[in-house]
Amino acid sequence: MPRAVGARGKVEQAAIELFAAKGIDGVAIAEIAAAAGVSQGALYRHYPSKEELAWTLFSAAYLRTGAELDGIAAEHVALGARIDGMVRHFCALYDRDPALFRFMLLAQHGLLPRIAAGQRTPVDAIADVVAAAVRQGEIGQIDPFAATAVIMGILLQTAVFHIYGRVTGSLAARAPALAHAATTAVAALAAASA
Amino acid sequence: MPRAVGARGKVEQAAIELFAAKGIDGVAIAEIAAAAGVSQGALYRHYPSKEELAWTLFSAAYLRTGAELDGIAAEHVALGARIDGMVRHFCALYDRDPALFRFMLLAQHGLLPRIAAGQRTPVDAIADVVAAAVRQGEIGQIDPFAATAVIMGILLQTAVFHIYGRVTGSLAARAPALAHAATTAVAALAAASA
Amino acid sequence: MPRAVGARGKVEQAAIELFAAKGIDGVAIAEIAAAAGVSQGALYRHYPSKEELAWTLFSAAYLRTGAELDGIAAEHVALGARIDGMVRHFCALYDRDPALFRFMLLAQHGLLPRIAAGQRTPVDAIADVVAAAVRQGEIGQIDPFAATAVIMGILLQTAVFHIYGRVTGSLAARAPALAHAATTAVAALAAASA
Amino acid sequence: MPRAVGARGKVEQAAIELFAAKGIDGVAIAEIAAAAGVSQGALYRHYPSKEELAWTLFSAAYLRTGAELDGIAAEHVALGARIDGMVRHFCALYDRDPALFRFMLLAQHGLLPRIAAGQRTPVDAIADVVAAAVRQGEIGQIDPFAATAVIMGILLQTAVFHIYGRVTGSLAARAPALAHAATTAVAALAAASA
DNA sequence: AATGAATGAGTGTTCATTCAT
DNA sequence: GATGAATGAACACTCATTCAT
Repeated sequence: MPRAVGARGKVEQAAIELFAAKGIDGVAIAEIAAAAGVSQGALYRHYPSKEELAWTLFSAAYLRTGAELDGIAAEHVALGARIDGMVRHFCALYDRDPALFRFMLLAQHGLLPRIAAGQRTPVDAIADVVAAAVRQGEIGQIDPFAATAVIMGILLQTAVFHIYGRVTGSLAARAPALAHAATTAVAALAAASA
Repeated sequence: MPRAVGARGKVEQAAIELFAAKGIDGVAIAEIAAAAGVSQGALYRHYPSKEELAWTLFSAAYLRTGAELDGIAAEHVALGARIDGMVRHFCALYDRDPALFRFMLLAQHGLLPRIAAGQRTPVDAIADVVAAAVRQGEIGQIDPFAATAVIMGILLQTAVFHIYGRVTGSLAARAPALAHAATTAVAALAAASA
Repeated sequence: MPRAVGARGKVEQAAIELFAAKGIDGVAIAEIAAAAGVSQGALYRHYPSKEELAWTLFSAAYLRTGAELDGIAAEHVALGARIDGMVRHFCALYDRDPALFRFMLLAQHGLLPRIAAGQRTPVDAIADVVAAAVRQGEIGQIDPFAATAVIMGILLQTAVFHIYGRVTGSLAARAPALAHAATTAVAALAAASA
Repeated sequence: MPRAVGARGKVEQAAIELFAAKGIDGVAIAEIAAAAGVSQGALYRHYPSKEELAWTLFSAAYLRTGAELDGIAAEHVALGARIDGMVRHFCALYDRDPALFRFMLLAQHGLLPRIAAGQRTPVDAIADVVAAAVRQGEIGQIDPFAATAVIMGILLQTAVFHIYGRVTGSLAARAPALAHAATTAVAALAAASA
């Protein structure tokens, strides 16, 4: 058998796709190694365990997304523009790599608790945007996390429906409408919560 | 309906709680049997396999919820009232049995594909309510599933945030505001999608 | 394959013989299971791990031997008689079950540190006999453990030589001479240590 | 990467210490390489396998000890003097390098059978001294190996007790008493075996 | 000649499922 | 019928050894 080289990169893509398709527990290390074209042993040079492999992939993607959302928020001032930018980013992320997106959706249930307090997550990025809008008087008093749940829920559930074929086509095409719906919903939530 | 009496009931409750806490793959049959106070062998008298146990619990809860939402829709006429009723029902469901709710959230990723086409799911109940509203001219033309994603996303992500402690208190208290946000968001989505 | 019954007993003898022949690390669980005629899985119903299996077997044999030596010491009064009884017991033990003896010799290096302080080991039984003799004035002042090393060394090394074929025949036949040598050596050590 | 120099010596010391602490099977080649500051690959330039490394270290130390004991025996004539010299040598060896001593104690169980017949081992050196004494009429007729077991047992078990902390201080300080005990024990064994 | 990534056979362990009692 | 011991096919992981660089 020819000797494989550069296991690390090949493993990541294979692992994310398999995890997304079958869940972390549903994928055997042997499958990942086979899909990546490396030996099982080689995998362990780069990741100390399957659990750690999943965690590394999840936290990297999750925190990177958080940082990207922070960057997008910094480019705009108004709440509507900020939400619009973030929604577009999410949709583009989904369109570009649906497997990664699905992996994050699946993996969060087991791995979110391992995210250390103080890390910049997507939730924090969105919540901070809402909090800023409240401070600026753009919307009424509201718990930023309650509003974040609304924004993320609209986005994530649309992505879930796309995965199951309930909605089709690129999410990017839906981004403007989703952003508008999210912004409106947050304002409505703030009004109704008062 | 939930007859929490006898071996079968004890197994169901134990299984749902363990599945919700650790995922289906993360729970051993031995654990369920021990938690339910029955032998492993006895478990197989009622369910032919672990997969089938999980499937039975999931589909029963999922389809029952669909039927309940259908019933709520039938009690109201206006879109706003129907959404309000359904949101209240969801919130009450979560407050009453968070483990069951979390189990459904977790299990859907693996089990939703097994739901036969034509079954009345929560998704269908909500989508039909939206479709009726479109037919009645209450809101503009819109893909009912896209709207359903918005409604369910707002609800489910709020529940997820409650699970992780990002929002606290009973969801029932938040139901009116969530219903208002969902109704508004659907209208906004319809307007923006036109 | 016919279903095996009563794994526990069959496993013990097989494990001790294999451990004695190849060392604990040198024996695979599969070998033990095969030699015992049970499945690998059955083994784990009785012992939580290979390490624990070895430990259970070792500590049981080691502590039982300690108790037996205590019993023998109680049957005699004079140091010579006590040493004679204990040496005979050791030799009979070796003759009856050389594999168990060899297992104890091998396993002590890794497992002795796990013996909790305060347990009655063979070392303690012998050391107490020496200490009593010192108190009675039968021999001169001496560190009981230093004397115990002499007694045990004479015995154990003879057993080792028997294992390697350097000495042959039953050890029981050598017991009186070994006991005499041990008693004399202890007295000499006490005299020389003064 | 810094290129390792004098690899061989560093590997030997590291290997002996690790083997002594954890047993041959309990030490990974990677550990030895790391402790010695060389690469795993470099290790295989000097030793064809881990087994061979352990064997080389054991046989070298074991046969060297045999030769040293032969030399000591040649310096003396009387049995007592010879035993005294050999015991002192053993004790000094232990005091100087307890890890090497412990390694030999551990490794003998697996490696002694590989020592070719006719090699001069410590056992042979001592047995020859006893045989000469018998020939000279210094002690009664006795199997030289039985006597060697007594001498070595007294020594080795004392060393084992030192390893486990049952006896403390330098063994050299105990050498005269141990030599006296060993000489006396051999004479007693010869008398009792007659 | 030295490095360390890659290999792959083997290990201990788990667990859904079966079945004798 | 109920029990829980037994099964056996995975599985995650280790590690002595090889070899491209």
